[in-house]
Amino acid sequence: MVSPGMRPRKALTCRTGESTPAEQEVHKEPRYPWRVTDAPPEPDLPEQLRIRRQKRERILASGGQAYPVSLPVTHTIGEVRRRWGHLATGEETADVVGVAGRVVFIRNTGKLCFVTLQEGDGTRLQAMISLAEVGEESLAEWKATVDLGDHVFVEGRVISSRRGELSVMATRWRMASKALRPLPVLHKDMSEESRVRQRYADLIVRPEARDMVRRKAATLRAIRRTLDERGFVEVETPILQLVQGGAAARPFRTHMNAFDEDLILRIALELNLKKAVVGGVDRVYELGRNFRNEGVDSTHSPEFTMLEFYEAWGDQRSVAEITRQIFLAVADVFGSRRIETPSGTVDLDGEWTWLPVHDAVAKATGEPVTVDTDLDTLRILATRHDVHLEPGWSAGKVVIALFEELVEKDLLQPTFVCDYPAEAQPLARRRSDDPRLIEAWDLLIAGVERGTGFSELVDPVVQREVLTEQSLRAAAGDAEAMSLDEDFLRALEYGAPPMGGVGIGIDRLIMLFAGVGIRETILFPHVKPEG
RNA sequence: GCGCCAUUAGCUCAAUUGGCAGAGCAGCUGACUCUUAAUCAGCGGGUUCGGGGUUCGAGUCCCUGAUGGCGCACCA
Repeated sequence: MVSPGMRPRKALTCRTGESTPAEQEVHKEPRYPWRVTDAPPEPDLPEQLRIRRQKRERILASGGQAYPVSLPVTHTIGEVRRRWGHLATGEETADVVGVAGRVVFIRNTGKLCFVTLQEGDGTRLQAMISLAEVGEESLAEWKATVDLGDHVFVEGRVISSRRGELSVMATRWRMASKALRPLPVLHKDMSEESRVRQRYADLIVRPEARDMVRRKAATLRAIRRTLDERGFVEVETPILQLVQGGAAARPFRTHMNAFDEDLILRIALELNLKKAVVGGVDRVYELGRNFRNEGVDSTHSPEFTMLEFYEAWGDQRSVAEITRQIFLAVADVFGSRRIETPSGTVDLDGEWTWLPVHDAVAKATGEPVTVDTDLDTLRILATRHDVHLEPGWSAGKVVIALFEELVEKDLLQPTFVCDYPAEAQPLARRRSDDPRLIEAWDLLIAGVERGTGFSELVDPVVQREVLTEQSLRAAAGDAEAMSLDEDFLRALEYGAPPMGGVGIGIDRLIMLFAGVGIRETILFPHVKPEG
């Protein structure tokens, strides 16, 4: 948490109607003559916005400040709660504090006003403005100018009210920042759309929104700690790239004036990280933004955070274990290694099983399915289980279709699905003992893919063949349109050590633990402009 | 891309069969020195998402556009 007093400790006058000598000097000569303090408020503004603007002007016109540079804050609200939270009902102290926060509740009686101040993480503290302590003028000023949503500074003694509420009994108060727009109601959630479009307001009124920001930060810390402790080095690689690579997705396009080159925003981290491994950054990771110019729904965002890490001298098995450690570290951030999901309880402390795709399909169909099973037999199986196939699919593709339809949704507990047919991942390394299968896994938890890991392909000749073929297919056979990352292939030709690699979508990771849609995990998700 | 539903006060939502556009919170005025979403009395606040049409009359019906949600399709 942030330390108490924002900065200055010099005493300032609290009543907005008064000024310190320094302030008076400022107001002798209007320092900002262009400041329009007495222009009529826009006439078509809603009533409540108009009134708050008038209040702001009144503060300025009387020589006060609606937005002072600094205030003599001595403690955060959280610090006051921690240090004086033990006070018995009605107990008073002589300890004087200066606190500030946003007004979230206000209860004004004739000569005694109560206000609830909230600081950023949602911690609240009551302040009391009493006629006996602040005087008639300051009390009247309070009632006339302070609204819900304003930031207010209060200085006074820490006491417990007669009803046992920890409070600051003000000896003076000051406007810290006048809000011109009323707060959304605190007792009802904002509509889903408003929450996303005005996250700043959502954060003020909804605890879950505040928690999400901090939990995401804690999640990123936990991931970094897990990797750092194992000797991984965090790097940052270019987001703007000349050639897309590392995944199959439609990119965003832009242009670089200095080179007069068209660039794309990266769709994956992979290629640059592997180049780093070639250069000797043996354990490397990047945690950063990828961009994919595709559909947007409750599980897809055009801009999302991805973790990729690569371990030289590792393989799909070793990186699977690191992946498990990462998930456990994140679970601890959320406070439990058991996750309640719509389809059941996931126990991360249980065994993380390995499941070859063909075994899974054999079990689901009750038929002996292996990599040797021929296409006709598989097609019959598919028909029997109402699995839709496209003409021209190979045996491997049919097996994957059967797996996705019959098995995937039911894999509740963490499962590394492995031994995929080679058609599934043309870029992956093939198993040396059976080239029809690849050295890769998908991690499934609660029926959804959560990450994917590989024993990486490092043979530069095979890599070139595979990339060329894929690129040609992407360019629909047009060799001119083919884009190959020659720099990546050159790097591999210098020799890459054997390595394992993993990719994990961080927003989806948080969706799993928090049980929310992707737009709730992203602070400011992209939305279409308002009409 | 297709279909269904929604859009009303600052916020969250009502409004019967096409018949004076409402509530809670918030706001304004007043009362109240221990309140807890304070309470009490009174008062304001609307381009009913935009545009067009039907009708004596449209928040409501029709056409069209925008934004959002859900489902399907597509992509991975």
